Amino acid sequence: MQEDWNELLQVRYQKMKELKEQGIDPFGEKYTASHYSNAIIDGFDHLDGRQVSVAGRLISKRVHGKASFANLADQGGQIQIYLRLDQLGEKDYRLFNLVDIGDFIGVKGKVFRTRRGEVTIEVEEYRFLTKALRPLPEKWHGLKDVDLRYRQRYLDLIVNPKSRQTFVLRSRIIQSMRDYLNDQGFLEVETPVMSPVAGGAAARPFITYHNTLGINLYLRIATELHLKRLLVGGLDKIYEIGRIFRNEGISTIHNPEFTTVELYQSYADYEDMMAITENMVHQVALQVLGTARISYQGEEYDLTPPWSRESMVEMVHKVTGVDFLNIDDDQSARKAAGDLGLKLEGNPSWGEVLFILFEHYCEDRLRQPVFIKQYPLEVSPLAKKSKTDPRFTDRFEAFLGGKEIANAFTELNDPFDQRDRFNEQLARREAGDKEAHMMDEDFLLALEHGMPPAGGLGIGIDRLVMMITDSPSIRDVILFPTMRPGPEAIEPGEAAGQPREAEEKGGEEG
RNA sequence: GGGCCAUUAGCUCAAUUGGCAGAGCAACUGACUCUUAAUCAGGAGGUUAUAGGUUCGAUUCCUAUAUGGCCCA
Repeated sequence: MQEDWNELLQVRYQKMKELKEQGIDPFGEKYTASHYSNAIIDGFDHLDGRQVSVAGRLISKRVHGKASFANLADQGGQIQIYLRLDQLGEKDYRLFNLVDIGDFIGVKGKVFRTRRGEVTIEVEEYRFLTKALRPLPEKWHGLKDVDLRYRQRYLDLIVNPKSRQTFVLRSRIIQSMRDYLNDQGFLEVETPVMSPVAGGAAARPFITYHNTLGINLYLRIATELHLKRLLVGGLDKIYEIGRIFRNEGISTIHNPEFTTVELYQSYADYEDMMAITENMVHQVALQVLGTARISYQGEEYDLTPPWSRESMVEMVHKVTGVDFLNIDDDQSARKAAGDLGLKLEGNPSWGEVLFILFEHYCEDRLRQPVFIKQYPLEVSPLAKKSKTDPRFTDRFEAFLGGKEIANAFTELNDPFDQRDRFNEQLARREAGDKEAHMMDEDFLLALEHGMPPAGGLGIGIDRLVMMITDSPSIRDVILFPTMRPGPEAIEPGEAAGQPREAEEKGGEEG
């Protein structure tokens, strides 16, 4: 292995051995720091001349013979340190030659300000903490290779401050949502990731295999159906923030695993969900950005409630000139789409054609936050029919910057209607639609015990984080996005070479 | 799944019409006790993603593969 190492690694390896020879553990131990770097800089006025200690990674080094400057990075940011031969003594000062950029050290010393005004620690003693055998990417240009940024995110986080900031914001956004929902009296719950039936969304699932049960299980494609069972169980206001998995393509707005928040409120309806959506997103923006006006890829959006509301039929009418309220049957609907020059696959129904036209002609235009409501029945198998027009459901999706960020409806709690909807989905499934719902008898059993009228809402957290952090790709807001294994991952004895039982036993899906 | 583009030193990038593969940073040697993209001097570092092909000669042209990016379905 070591023969393959290039000169840069060999040099660091030699320094590691030298440290060992001097009795220093190159992969050392606990170090108790008194401050984070930013606390020292912010609190300089009362820390001036006082002794502090900091632990972190060396990210730059400027050696001037018998004195040296360097920068140490920790979670709070970074701070300059100053080492002098006459302060440290010959032995410890020379030892600093063995400390490379990338190594971790802990330093203790007095805080002062340099002539140029930078808050600095004059090191009185330091302890070696960890050797980095490989060099860091260049500090000035950072790490630009997107492949490396995703595969070796730790490097991206070390050298690209913007990336680091994005993930700090992501964490705060989720925290802020949790705070909002907890304040509103919602209870956070956890439901299964693995389940014998995958439902709650139109998507193909991943399959895995349980050895002792001897059965295939699906990774969840939504949290919906389990959360609604909890409404049956009398938990009236609940939410789950969790990872879901959909076995579909990868794009700038799709990752096979992503995070949603779904919440359900008994005795409420989709109008209440609209209020929660706009108020929660607004509050999150205020808390993490300090403003409701966000800038995304050069466009400005105002998240201040109330967001505008429009029905899908109105929107399609306005954009395409086709008024679906004046179209009565499937064939006329398909003809209207054909007249617009749209090629349809299969024989979509009236509601499906409406939905296709909406997606094709309207979605992209929805820049400012907006609720599009009254979704066609056929594409909404879990939503309650509209009282005014049973061709529609009381469902909405929220759009921002032309992208869907939320989906909500008045929940269907009629077990007869729900069974009919499942049966219709099953027919589609048998006709080859791999994204159609599976029958879920266990869920129907729950509905038959009585589910209170309720509103439910799901928000795609990744997309919301994209908007708030001005990130062009979903991969910029997911720490480790799904990637093909690189060549370095395929080593003898690694997972890539081992048999996968799920693959052997599975395969009945579809 | 289809189209287009990219892959050159550890990192960021050059390389004319097919004619000796280069720079900055990092690393190495030396000088330097307030620098901060430290500076100065010197030397080193390459299977040009991989495998083929065309050619006297390929980073450059062709084919396939791998990985990634963008667009489309």
